[in-house]
Amino acid sequence: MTLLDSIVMQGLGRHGALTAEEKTLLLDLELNPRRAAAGEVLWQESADVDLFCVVKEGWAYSYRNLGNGSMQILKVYLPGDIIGMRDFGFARRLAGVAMINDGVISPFTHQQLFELIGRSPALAASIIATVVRQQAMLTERLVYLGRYAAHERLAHFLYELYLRLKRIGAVTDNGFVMPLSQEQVGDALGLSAVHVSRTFSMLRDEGLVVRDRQHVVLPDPQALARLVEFNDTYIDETLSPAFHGFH
Amino acid sequence: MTLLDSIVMQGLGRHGALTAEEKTLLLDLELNPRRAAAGEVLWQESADVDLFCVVKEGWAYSYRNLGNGSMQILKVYLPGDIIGMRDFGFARRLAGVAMINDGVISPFTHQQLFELIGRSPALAASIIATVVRQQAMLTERLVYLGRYAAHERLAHFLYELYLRLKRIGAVTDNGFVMPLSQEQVGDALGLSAVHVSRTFSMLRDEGLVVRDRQHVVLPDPQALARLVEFNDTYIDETLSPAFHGFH
DNA sequence: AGAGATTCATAACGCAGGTTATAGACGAGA
DNA sequence: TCTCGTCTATAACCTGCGTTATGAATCTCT
Repeated sequence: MTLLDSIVMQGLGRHGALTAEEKTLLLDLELNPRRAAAGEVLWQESADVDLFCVVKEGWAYSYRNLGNGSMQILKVYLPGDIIGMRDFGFARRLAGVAMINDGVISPFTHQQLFELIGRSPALAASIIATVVRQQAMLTERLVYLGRYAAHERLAHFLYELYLRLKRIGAVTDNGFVMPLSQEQVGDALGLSAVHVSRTFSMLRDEGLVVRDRQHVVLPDPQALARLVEFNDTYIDETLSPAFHGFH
Repeated sequence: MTLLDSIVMQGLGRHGALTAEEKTLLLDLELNPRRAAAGEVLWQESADVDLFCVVKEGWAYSYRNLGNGSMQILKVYLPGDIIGMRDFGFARRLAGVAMINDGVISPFTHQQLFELIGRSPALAASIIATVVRQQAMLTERLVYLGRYAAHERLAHFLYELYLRLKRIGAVTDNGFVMPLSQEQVGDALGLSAVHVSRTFSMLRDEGLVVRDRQHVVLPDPQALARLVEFNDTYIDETLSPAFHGFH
């Protein structure tokens, strides 16, 4: 079992120990890895829902192309994340998904997910919890889009990435690689690329974010966390006691 | 079985016929109805997660109070909706919930939900689909907050309410009761109350929305739908074929 | 190594929407 | 019926962010 396998298992299995069968069901999700190039569209909006994907390497994002020509990025996926759960239960994709940089993904079928649900109530509950957690991240983003200024949105975005990357060991010395262009960051935060640039400069001048191309360093993560009053419930969530003993 | 019971069943049972046991499990969710007054807080942010609620009468909303003193309303709940699924899997509430007007709610426990999942894989899948559908509505809101102007946000908001209310038979002659104040609408759309008022006036001048206090009429719903390019996939969703025969 | 394409920084300008203020309309309670 | 509080409309003013533009830095391809 690789490190990344264990990340997926950590995600779905953190609500209790997994049985051997459950582990097998989870490993089956990662049987067919393949490379995916930067910019590759994994699926378009409105495409048929056939597959989900585990991200094993690289970053991806889900997005909506809007009638007015702009794009809204909904979520950034990091290694260990499952892409496509958003569409579970729908016949058609509600959002497109594209790779940000080169990576490796492992597709699995709707059918596999159903089997997993049927065979293990514990995993079914975990999947619900996973979907709910993603919803919580979306909610957090929504709150920031609705009620916070540009510098707070950007600070929050960077700090969330920082925490998620730290969880998977992709942060060293408070620094990490951030392969998104400023245009893409703008599409995630509901800002223009120009204003993202301005805002990066502002955060730099305040000593909160040092950035050199794709390399980002947060010299004082705590200061950033204070700025955005970061609510990390949804990342390191305290699981409901009701989950314990539910197997 | 009342009309409203059937609305809840419609929501959770629409992916196939329900067995007698499944119907019982669903009806059990509505055994303990009680009145709730306008403004009553059903639970606060960060409270322990103990209960979920079926809304039987009245409107409610979930919200986050922010550090900068403002509020973001996340979702408006109408009769037949289940409140609290957002928090499933968490030990603490991620958002508060309050009643908008007087109504009747029916609380049920975490435990009941777990039982339901354990007893019926079909209902478990339906619950996942329900959560996902709510996520889709949240996503739609997010897109509008990120990338659309005030009049488009408001038009979208009203049209979404119109569709949801029509589904439960609460629309007559293209009109419905909308118990939210303009301040609350602003909190939902990330706008100031003043600008909501301005925007209502604008939509009125264009003949798209007629409003008198709490009564809203959309003289030409189709025109409004065109304005917002309404994507109704998530309301009258085409269900994934994979659901059929999954019991 | 050179050419073209991206990406980024910064400036100048305009506008959508926030803020504050004021007054009228309506609703609840005595 | 009067009063007080809440809700709404509209105006005046201000600012944060979008837009457009320009040049520099960096990547890609050959």
